[in-house]
Amino acid sequence: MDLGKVSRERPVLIAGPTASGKSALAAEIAARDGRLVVNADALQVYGCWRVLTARPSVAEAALVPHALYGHVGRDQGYSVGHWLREVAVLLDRPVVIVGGTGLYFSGLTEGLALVPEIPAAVRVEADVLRLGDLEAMRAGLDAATAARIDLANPARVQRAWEVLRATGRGLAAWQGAAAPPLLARGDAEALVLRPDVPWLDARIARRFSAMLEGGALSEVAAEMAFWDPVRPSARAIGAAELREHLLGRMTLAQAEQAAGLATRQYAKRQRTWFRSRMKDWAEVPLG
RNA sequence: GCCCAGAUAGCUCAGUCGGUAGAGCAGCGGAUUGAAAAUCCGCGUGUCGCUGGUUCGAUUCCGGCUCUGGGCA
Repeated sequence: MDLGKVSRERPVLIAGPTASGKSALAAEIAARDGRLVVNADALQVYGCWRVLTARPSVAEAALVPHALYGHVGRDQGYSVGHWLREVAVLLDRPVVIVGGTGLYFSGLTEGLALVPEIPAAVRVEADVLRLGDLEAMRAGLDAATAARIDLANPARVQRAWEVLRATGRGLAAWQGAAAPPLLARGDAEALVLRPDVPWLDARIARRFSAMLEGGALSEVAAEMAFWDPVRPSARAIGAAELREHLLGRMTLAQAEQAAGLATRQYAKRQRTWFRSRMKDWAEVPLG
């Protein structure tokens, strides 16, 4: 794309699907303007995955400064809230924020309700209840929240339940109190990468092969001793699949196929988000 | 060569006691306010292998053929 049109002053936001080449684009803009590259990807924050999440390499990170990559432990939780708090202190310098997590971008430019962090004990209690009696969990919600969330979605129901349980106030009430965005959409140069689907699918396949050549298997092997499927860090696409292979339950070809499928499905969800939630972002067609 | 079992949606299969058919997966569309690379919702016409016969009517019953498994020689 033509970088000449991209602002040299305003913060730059680059949202793009997985494997679209957005990191390289961000690094290029950062190098041009002396910006800091800030990660907006939910999985690239985890230290245990570099190859598997296609995090910028050590060499790439040496060329331009990068922030919020690989700084979170495998056993730690992380979420939009953590991310926004970390981004907030970086906005006093020139940045290019790049990633594929739509929720993080909308939290940044549209604001997020200031709900206090949920205590670990409440999360544990909620996990048990969700698996045991989701109906009771639904019934326990306040009316305003029940009317607002997707009651068929266990993840949403649990979140709403946790908020009410931990704060005594319904999620809808929290969300009703508007929190100002950290960075208003109008104050940033916002770009969405919109690659041609077959082009992206081919890149996804190629990239997974490259990951294998780049040591993805040993990265997963090194995590086997710490593996816990319920942790957010365990959701990196390819981790569970390669683990199955290392355990002898899948051939490498099957694991590769499964990971490729999961990645394509993920890219599709990103497309839907970008299409519907980033209508006022500048589209950058690729492929 | 003979015998048996299959042949139905992109894939794996179910089903129709004869009235032209439906699940899972894939795919497509959508949602998305702290686990989001997550989670959830919606969308199913396809020469029912080909060809004769019986029948008002065949994907379904009968015959032949083709292909694929398995068995016997």
